[in-house]
Amino acid sequence: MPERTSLQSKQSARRVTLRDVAREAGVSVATASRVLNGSPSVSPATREDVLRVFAKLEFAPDPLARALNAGGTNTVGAVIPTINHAIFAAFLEALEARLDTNGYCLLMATTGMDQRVELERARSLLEMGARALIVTGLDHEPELTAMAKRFGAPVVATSIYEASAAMPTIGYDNIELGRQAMRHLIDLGHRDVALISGPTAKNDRARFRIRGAQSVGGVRSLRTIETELSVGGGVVAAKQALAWDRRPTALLCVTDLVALGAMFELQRSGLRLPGDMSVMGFDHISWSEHSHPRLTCISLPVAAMGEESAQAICDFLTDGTPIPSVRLQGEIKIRGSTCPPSR
Amino acid sequence: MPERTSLQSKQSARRVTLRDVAREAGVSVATASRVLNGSPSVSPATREDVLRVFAKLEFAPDPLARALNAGGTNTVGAVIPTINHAIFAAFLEALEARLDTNGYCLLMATTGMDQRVELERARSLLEMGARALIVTGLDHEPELTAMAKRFGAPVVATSIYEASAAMPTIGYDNIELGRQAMRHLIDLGHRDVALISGPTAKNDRARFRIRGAQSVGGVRSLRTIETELSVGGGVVAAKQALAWDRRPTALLCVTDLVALGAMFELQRSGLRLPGDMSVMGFDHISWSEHSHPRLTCISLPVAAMGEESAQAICDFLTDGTPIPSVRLQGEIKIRGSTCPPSR
DNA sequence: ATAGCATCTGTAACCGGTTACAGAAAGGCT
DNA sequence: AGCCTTTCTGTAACCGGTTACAGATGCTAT
Repeated sequence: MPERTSLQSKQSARRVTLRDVAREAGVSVATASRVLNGSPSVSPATREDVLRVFAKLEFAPDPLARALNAGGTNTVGAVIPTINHAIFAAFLEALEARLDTNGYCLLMATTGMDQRVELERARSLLEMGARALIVTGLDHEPELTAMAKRFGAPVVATSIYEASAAMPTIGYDNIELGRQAMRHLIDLGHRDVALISGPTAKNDRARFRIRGAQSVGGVRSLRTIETELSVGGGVVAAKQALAWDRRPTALLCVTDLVALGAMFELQRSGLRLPGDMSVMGFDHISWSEHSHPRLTCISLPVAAMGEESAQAICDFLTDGTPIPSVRLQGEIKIRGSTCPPSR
Repeated sequence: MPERTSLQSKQSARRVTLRDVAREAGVSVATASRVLNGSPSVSPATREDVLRVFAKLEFAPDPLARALNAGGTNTVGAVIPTINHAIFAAFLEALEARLDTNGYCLLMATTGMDQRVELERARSLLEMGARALIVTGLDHEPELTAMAKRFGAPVVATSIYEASAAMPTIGYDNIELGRQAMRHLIDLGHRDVALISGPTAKNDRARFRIRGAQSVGGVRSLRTIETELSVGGGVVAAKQALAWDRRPTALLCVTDLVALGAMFELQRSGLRLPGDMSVMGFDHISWSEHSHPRLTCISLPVAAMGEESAQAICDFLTDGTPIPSVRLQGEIKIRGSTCPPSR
């Protein structure tokens, strides 16, 4: 139980306004405003005076008033399932960085994978002044787009690419990547594979990856396990797969986190990797190239996705440049966690 | 290289304002505003009319104008080193969730561990209207607090507890926790320990943990390695430690991520864990209880930290309740990655 | 009928800046 | 000296809402 120590703070007396500064400096608010904005049509002398008063009064302009005039804030909202997952974190990090270089700030909210929640959080962000919305995937409450439109905010779907979607999508082709992953395992000679994914009900990306994997021929058995989207989920799934009668020779995990958990559990069960079991991941999060064995996975260009999304939105917001759908290329990273099945 | 498909969107015609609604409904803006805010002093009939027009015109009130009147936004800013690290992500997730239940939104920015950047990002957030600022640790550019004060925003330091600090701190006692970790290793019989941390120059938390560890007696050799704050950093550090002449029998990693990398590398080198080398972490991120072996670590209450911070700030913002410093308790989780050193 | 009161609605000021426009002051020209 | 520029500054409207206050209306009480 927390110990507490009270300290500091008193309600700030009313803030210093531009009027105060103007009065003190003996000029009009207009002039003060001009100095504030570095307008050239102010004589050096008065500028000096006003600047002095700015400093003296510790004037800080009200962002809201400025934004009201400017006709909008410089914030962009992102509503993502969870930040507590390396892949979203990496995406957000890149997104935020690029927004910043364009002078925008990131407002973020998490949904915990619940679409009702997503809608509410999106509303909050819009009401807070977000000028654009970034969401994940294309599965959303139908009202979402209408609501955003009312606020005049474009919506961009990420982690997915679908040219025919109603909104711009910036992401990758999950079906194709799922197929590519599966093909790698088949090519190695695996015939019995377990496909492990997080919850698919509200997650079109996962479904697409699974569909892609299922579309590959040459398999004897391909069973799917749905588990929690976490390392712990991987542990559970691996246990499950090991208990099956016809034990698979490879685990295709639709998320690296899950793959990590699976590898841990397999090793704990005494299996040697990849000899006794191949494991494959999806995402390429930071540790997957360092794991033991190093994880073979489909690498998703999440940083690029963050940058592209941010840039497209900023361009739209400044120029009106239409937001394009962008298809980013994933890439298979073949490393040490997959090998041909042992006889 | 990305393929592009243009699509959708045109600059939204000027937004519908309350004046438009009022005109259309044949009432004054005041009345329209009253309806918007559910004021009781509007006759049911007119309310009906106005609501109808709201719907018809798809009116969405301008958040800025409302906030301007209200005298502030409902956003809180967090400036953190990186989101791309499970521990900060977990913190932010809890923070954001609690802010939301209080009706606030989270504005976030990352600093990449650079204090100049931190200052700039903090400024952006304040200029964007953040009503409070959350930072990590107590190492900051000196101007930071003055700047926040000008904007009338309180600053809270997290991940650290120091009752005597100039600003409220909500976190844990890193020195004590460092000591506790080291003591565990000493108690097990380790005498030669490598202390692995991320960059310490701008990171008081890391320095405190190290200082705490160093304060424990009974060691023969305790050398420190400074590496990158990532799984890869752990890999590098482990290699380094293995190459030392008097090889340590335990690795005390000041971050779980680094511990994970170290474990991977040790296993890759053929060591058996924990028999050949004990590894200890710090943070307790999601996989550490599932790793193989399960990681012994100091568990930091980051979710609680996020909640406490959010709540304290919201209370301050609504009531003026002073923000207290809160000391949260860490906890040692003894698991399978540590054992007595082999003879 | 009329004062008195409750109920509803409109006018206008206000939040804290920005900016079009007009006016004042100073300098250059014939 | 008189007129035109140029340079600087102030007035006031405006962004899009909120709200104090006053006015209008209708009803009750006398």
